[in-house]
Amino acid sequence: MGMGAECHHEDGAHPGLSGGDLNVALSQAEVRCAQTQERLTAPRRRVLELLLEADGPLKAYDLIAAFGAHGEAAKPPTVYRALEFLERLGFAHRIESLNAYVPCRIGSDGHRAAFLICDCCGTAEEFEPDFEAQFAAAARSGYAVRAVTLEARGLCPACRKA
Amino acid sequence: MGMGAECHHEDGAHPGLSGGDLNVALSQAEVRCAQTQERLTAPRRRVLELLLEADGPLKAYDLIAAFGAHGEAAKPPTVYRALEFLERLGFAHRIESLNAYVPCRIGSDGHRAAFLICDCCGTAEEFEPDFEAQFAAAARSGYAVRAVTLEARGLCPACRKA
DNA sequence: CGCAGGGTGTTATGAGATAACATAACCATA
DNA sequence: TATGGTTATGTTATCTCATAACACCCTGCG
Repeated sequence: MGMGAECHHEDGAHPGLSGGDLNVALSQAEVRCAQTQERLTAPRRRVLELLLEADGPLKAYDLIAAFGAHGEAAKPPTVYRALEFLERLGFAHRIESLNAYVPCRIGSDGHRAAFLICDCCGTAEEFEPDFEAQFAAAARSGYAVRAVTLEARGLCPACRKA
Repeated sequence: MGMGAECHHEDGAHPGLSGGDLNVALSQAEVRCAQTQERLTAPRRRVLELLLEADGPLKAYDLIAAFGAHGEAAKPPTVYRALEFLERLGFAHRIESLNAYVPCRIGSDGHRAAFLICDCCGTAEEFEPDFEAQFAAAARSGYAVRAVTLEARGLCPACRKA
């Protein structure tokens, strides 16, 4: 399950949460939902939990397969709807070039996400890009930018050395 | 066929080539292939032609449907292979957030492509981004960036006004 | 010639995502 | 607490996007 595993390296960057860390993260999500009158319902919470537990980006059908507590799969719309919600609230991001999803690793709200993706071990490191300069020209010529996807593919430090 | 048409505006930015302009563009592609020992075979040339003729990004299955001269469709692998070739040589780009393809509008070779995509009229304006600052930090920490996807979604000047 | 490599044709299937409709939970307010 | 609007879920079916696998062909070259 999950991505990566194309090389012998550990999925170093984000080992996936468990136990207390996981509960803390889920509770924080509950709080943020409560603040905005949104509901972290069971399927939404379950999908977020799966994303947080994972070591790297997960495909939608990984989530569908892992959804049930005892090995039963979910129906696709269940998971896609939950992902839509999680993306809308900034709890998760879709990585276009992988057709995969990650939990948001950046605390700040309403940020713009960008990723450094390792083609060897499959990890996706989130960072907060600075687009001011990039789109200043576009804005001047009348473009209204609403959302930006920035994904860099390459090798992470660990895989590069090997 | 094609994308866009979600609003009443013209697909202003790139009206699609025809006649002499189209032939010139195809000939230039021939030349660049010859220089690198690559072959612009019939299906490859045909897919490039369809991309150049279009007013905006085309889906793979748009290309498949339009491939035959008399309305017959191509088989999917025919078009996907041609697209793979055209991308490899920089004659075309895939737009991840649309699952669609455009001909390269920038002359320079080996450039990095980025797009301003209008969610209203569907046009995709290509530009050459400057990532130096963006990935300087990544490079310093040992990341080796090989390819970058940058796609901005929003409204083009024309659609914004309406 | 003969064969190696790259390209194409074809069938089939895998992977990713959504439409449409019925049912149920939430919650404001009369 | 009934009523009705809104939001979310369950379920079936289907749609879109993309590739595996294998046979055949063409082209260049020893």
